[in-house]
Amino acid sequence: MARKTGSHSEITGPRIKQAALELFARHGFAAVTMRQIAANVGVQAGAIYNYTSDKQALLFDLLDGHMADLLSKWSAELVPVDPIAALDHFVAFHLDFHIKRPELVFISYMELRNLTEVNFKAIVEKRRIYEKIIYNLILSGVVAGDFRVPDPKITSLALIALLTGPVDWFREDGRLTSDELTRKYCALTRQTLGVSAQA
Amino acid sequence: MARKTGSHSEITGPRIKQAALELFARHGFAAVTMRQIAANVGVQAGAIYNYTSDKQALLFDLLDGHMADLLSKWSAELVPVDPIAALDHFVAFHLDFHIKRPELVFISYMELRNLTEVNFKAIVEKRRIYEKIIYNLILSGVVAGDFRVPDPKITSLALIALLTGPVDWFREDGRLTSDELTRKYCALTRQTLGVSAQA
DNA sequence: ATGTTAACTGAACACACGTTCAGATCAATC
DNA sequence: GATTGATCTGAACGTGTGTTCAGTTAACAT
Repeated sequence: MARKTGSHSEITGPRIKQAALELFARHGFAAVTMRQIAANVGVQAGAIYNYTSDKQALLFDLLDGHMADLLSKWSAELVPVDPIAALDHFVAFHLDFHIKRPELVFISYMELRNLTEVNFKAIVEKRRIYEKIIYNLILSGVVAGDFRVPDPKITSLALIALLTGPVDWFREDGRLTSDELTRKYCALTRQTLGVSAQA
Repeated sequence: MARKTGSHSEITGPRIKQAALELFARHGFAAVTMRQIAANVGVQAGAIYNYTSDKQALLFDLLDGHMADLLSKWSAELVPVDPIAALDHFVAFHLDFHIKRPELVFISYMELRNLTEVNFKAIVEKRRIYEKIIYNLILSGVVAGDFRVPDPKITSLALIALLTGPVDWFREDGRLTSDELTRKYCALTRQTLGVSAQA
C-alpha cells in the first residue's frame, strides 16, 4: 500500500528537527520563521506540518528529547560507590554529554519561557530530577566525610553552573582536548567540594 | 521656549527603558512588540520613537549601560592588595552587583545575538575587560602562592560561571540573606582556588 | 500500465509586525 | 489670553507571520 524504501519522510523529518535546532540556537525561537526552517531543508513551509503539529511542538520535542536523553544516559552509567570516584565519574559524564550538544544545552536554558505552561512544567520536572542526582551525590560525600562544603543545596546548584560553563567556550579544536578539560574540571570540582588535597 | 517642570519626557523615557527591560527578560527581545512596551507605559507605540531611534537601540542601550555600570562601579572600589582578601572583595562585589539586576544579567547573556555586529562587538569588548579583571586577580594569587589552580584561564571563566549562577535562583525573600550567600560563596570560591584551609 | 497514496507545492488566509507622520493636546512662556 | 513647541495619538504603510489546503508529483504495489 504505502511505499517504504526511499521514502523521503525518514529523511525530511530528522532534517527539519536539525534545522530547527540550529536556527533556534543561533537566532532564538521567536526570531526563527517556519519558512527559514523549510528553506534550510530545501522544502516549502507547508511541508513541515507533515512532521509536527505546530512551531511550539518543534521546540518542545527538541527540549524534551534532550532531557530524556540526559536522564536515560545517566541511568545507563555504572557509578562507583566511593563518593570521590563517583564525583569524578559525574563530572566526566556531565562535561562529555553537554559539550557534545552545545545547541541543545543553549536552547534548554534560553527557550524555556517560550514553552506553554504544560510543556514548561514537563521540562522543569526532568531538570529537577537531574539536579537531585548531583545533590544526592554531594550529600553522600559529606556524610562519608569526603566532602566539606558550606551548604550542600547551594553547592549542588553552583556545581551545575560551574560544570555547564564550558559549553559556552569549549571548542573541540581549541587549546584543550576534551580529556584535558575533564581532568582540569575534576581537579577544580574536588577543590570546590573541599576534598582534602592528595592522590 | 520649551517647558521644563512637569515635562513628561523625564518620566516616560525611563519608564520605556524599564518596561522594555522587563519584557525582554520575560519573553525575549524578538518576542516583544513595540505595542506591548507602549502598553506597559500607558502610551501609544508611536510615542516610543520620541525616546529611541528603533527597537535595536532600545536593546543596545540597556546592555551597554549595564556593562558600563559594571565596569565603572568596579573602578570605584578599593581593592585590598592581599590576593585572598581581594578575592573575597571581588566575590562580594560580583554577587551584589549581579543579584540586584537579574533582568539585565539575563538579557546580557541571552540577547547578545540580537545585536547588530557593531553593537555586538561593543558589548563583547566590555565583557572582555571584566573577564580580564578576575583573570589578573587569580594570576596574582597564584604568583603569590596563595592560590593553587589547574589552569588560571579556565579557572577565571569557571569562576564567573560559578559566581553568576545565583542570579538564576537567588531570591531576596528566600532561605538565604544576601549576606549569607556572600559568605558561602566566599568559602566556596576559596576552595575552588585551592586556598589552604584556615582563618 | 494502472491505481494508490505519501510527500510536497504554491497560493491564500487573517493577523501582527516595526515604523512613520499629520494632526491633536496641553503645560509653559510671553 | 495668545503663542509656542514638546509630547502624544491614531491611523496608515508595506511587509512578514503561522497555518491551512486543494492540487501536483512521484514512488510504490498490483
